[in-house]
Amino acid sequence: MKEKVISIGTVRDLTGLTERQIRYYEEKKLVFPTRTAGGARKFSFDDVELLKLIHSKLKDGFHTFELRQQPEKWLHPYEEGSLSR
Amino acid sequence: MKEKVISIGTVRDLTGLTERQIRYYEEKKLVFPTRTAGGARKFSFDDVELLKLIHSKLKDGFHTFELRQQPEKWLHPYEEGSLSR
DNA sequence: CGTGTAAGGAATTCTGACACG
DNA sequence: CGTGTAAGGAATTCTGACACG
Repeated sequence: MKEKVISIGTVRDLTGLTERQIRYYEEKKLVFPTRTAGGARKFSFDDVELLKLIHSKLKDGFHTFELRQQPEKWLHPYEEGSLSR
Repeated sequence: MKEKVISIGTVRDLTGLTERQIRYYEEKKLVFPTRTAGGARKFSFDDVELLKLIHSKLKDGFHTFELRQQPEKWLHPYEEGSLSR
């Protein structure tokens, strides 16, 4: 599920996050969408799951810089390998 | 892989087909993308594989109406169930 | 810090039509 | 029949900024 094919509007619908939040998490180096020739972001299904996880961690009180520094510490896939990179 | 999340431009890149061809195959009832609120088509990875198969069949001399009438006759997934509906 | 919003522009997609054959 | 193209419009996405706190 690593193919970057989903545009931000669909990611918004899939995650329930706002485009603002999605772009902010990218700005903070937490997700790495690719870009189309025109500059539009393309995310993978793994990115979608990761975005949900990021948001839940922020709700738990973590800060973006903490999540960026030690992804191994908090990135624990629901299913083994489902979010492997 | 049935989630309809890929826009036509990405499908074009993934299949090598033109948007014209993709829209035509939909018009002929060979693929069934969903639509966003704004009317934009959204395809699944299964649709992407199906579109490639449709195009190869057309290259083999088949016509769209033949493919539509008896999908069981020519729809033989590369891997069991990969294109099941 | 994380998120909302209004602003203006650029890229994307849509439909219906004319064309060829 | 299957596909190309130009046309005009509508929806989508982008960036940088101001705001709050």
